[in-house]
Amino acid sequence: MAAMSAPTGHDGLRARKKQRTRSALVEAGLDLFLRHGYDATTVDEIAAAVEVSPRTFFRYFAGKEDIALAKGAELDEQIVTAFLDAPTGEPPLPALRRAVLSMVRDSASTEGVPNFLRLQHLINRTPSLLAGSLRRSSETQHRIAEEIGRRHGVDAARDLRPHVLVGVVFTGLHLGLEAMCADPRRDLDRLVELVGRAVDLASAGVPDRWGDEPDSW
Amino acid sequence: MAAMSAPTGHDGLRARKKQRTRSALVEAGLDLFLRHGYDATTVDEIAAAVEVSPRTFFRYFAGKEDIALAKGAELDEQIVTAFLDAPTGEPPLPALRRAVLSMVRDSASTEGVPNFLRLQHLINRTPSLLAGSLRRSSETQHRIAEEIGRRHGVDAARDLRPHVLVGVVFTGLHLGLEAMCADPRRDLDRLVELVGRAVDLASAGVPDRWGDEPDSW
DNA sequence: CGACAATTGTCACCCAATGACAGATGACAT
DNA sequence: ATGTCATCTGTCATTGGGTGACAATTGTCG
Repeated sequence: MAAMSAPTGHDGLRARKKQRTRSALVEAGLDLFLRHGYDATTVDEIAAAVEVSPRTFFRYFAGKEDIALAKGAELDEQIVTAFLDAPTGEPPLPALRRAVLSMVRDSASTEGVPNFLRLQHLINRTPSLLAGSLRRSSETQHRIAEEIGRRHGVDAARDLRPHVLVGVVFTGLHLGLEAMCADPRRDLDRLVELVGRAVDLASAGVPDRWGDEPDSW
Repeated sequence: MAAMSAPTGHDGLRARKKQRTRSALVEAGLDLFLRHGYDATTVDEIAAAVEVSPRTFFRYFAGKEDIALAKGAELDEQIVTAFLDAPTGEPPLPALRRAVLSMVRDSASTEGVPNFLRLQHLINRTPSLLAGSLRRSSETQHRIAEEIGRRHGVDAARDLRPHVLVGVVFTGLHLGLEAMCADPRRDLDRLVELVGRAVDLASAGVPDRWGDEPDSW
């Protein structure tokens, strides 16, 4: 049943339309969330704003939450790919640190620092969104920890150290972003400085290299 | 209309009945969750198992989630109170470390290590529960960080260090519990050892004492 | 007992989410 | 261009979580 792969060349009007609808839903959703609050916004309203049936909304997103967390999911992907791009020989802490900071720099500058922080703040002050965001982050942390284990010859299923490394770095990331939401300055330099400092504080105990002995348990 | 405060002496049949219903709901709920899964269990089923109307369920708990997270909330309270009991002069890291480990020891021994881990595992493998659990934990972390700031003369609203300290310790706690869920041994010593080691790894970079200069930002 | 407050059940309702089915629409070969 | 086919979309019905309102019960206390 050879699927629909390899279209003749043009991506097709269909695919473009889908993309437009998808981003229109995100745009409309975030706008409503930011103006009226997450809980006060219904799926019907979002769908209506894009002139689409509510049922269609759920064909694009698994739930209302996904609208608010879509950007965050992209950010996590950026961290992962940036980390994967690092030379395999580089020690994990500096590699992950760079990946995190380059993600912050990138997305905050393309999107605009104020918008970046507005969304961040919406998530932090909305319990259900904060919950979802933390859970997604924990998944990303797992993926990265496993990759670190793979690269440095430790079994992430049996050794805590990769998980600890990733955990403390992300703790720094979260705290840095949270702090930035309360900071008077809203420029990129400040953002990077704050997140960088938080990451450094949190990861100060991570050794440059792990000994050859697994932290057996 | 002076409220219902100060009953004549006996706690009243009413209060006892409420407590019984409350714990019956938790018991029945957890039992169903563990046997059929969280999502597969409906509020109606839990209510029916206790012979109570579904509406009444929501008078005891804000949502289905609260049943699964009720124990976790108690554990967080235990950590907080244990930390508050520590001498105010003690440096924050060892104090928090002791508080965390004593909570783990206490509740796992009164409840039984297997039960303790079963619930832990249910939460970790159920996305919505993991999300809620992480969020609740983040609130607890905030509270403790503020208390640390209060005790050691740093403004937790302006200084990252108390938050970092609490964050890395809780990262260790979470990772230790997660690791324990996968460990073949199910005894208390192993549990304490694992969590203790994870906390130590994660908090290795926290200094014994903070300098007098605030980590100004 | 009698009055009062707290607890409970019933009912009606909103919203998020999902399955089923029919109609619209872009894709592609001829 | 046209008809076929896959995909996308809207409508409808339904389930489950969660809430407000009101009346009926039931513990509490004088």
